[in-house]
Amino acid sequence: MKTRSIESEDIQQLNSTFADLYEKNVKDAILETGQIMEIPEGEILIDIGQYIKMMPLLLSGSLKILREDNDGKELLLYHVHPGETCAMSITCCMGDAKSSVRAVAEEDTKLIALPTRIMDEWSNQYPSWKHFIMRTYQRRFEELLNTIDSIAFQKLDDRLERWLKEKTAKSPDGVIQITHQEIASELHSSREVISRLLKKMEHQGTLELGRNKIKMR
DNA sequence: ACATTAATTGTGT
DNA sequence: ACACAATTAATGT
Repeated sequence: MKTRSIESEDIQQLNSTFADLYEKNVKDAILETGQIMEIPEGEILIDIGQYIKMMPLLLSGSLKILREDNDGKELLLYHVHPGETCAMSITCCMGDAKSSVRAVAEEDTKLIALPTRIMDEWSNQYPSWKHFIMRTYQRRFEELLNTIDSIAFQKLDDRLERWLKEKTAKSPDGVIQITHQEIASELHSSREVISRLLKKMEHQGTLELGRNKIKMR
């Protein structure tokens, strides 16, 4: 992981990605206190039990936020995308508690790291910062509700189908590069179940399976 | 090219 | 859910 100070090209990116932080003061404050971090894919940004030192403003790439199960299994909580910050980091720095989650870079990721202590001060000083924090919470909460009722009320094969459709839409050639285990984690299911559902779909001819890849038709 | 090993996927209980 | 078999990809020699 590399750390450096903020340069002019970053400021461009900050403006376009975080358009809601419109106050000049906020931007100045960010430029003054922030550090650019560049994290290669797969690197752990924060692990469980560590103290949170900073809150991230994502410029590019994405993060996975994971919780660890009683017996060491990983459970995906949510993703953090450009223009967002991590809701857990907000919670943690209010009580300066240890992190109960792990944050991993899903792809090569660039972000601005802000020291946690600024949270309070800025919320009082800058309305647009306060709104930004509020919206972060609100969105996370909505997503949480969606997750809950998809788990409670939707059948797994429907969820898998929808998930596949979304992924296919994002990849140009209609081929998804992923393992069954990873899909299972995303959908909060088990690897075997996903394997079997995929197999069924392959027999129906809706897709073609290969190692680490799924081709849709 | 071949053997070894690790990772991923398949299947029965 | 677990245990194990089968298959495939990666790596070393």
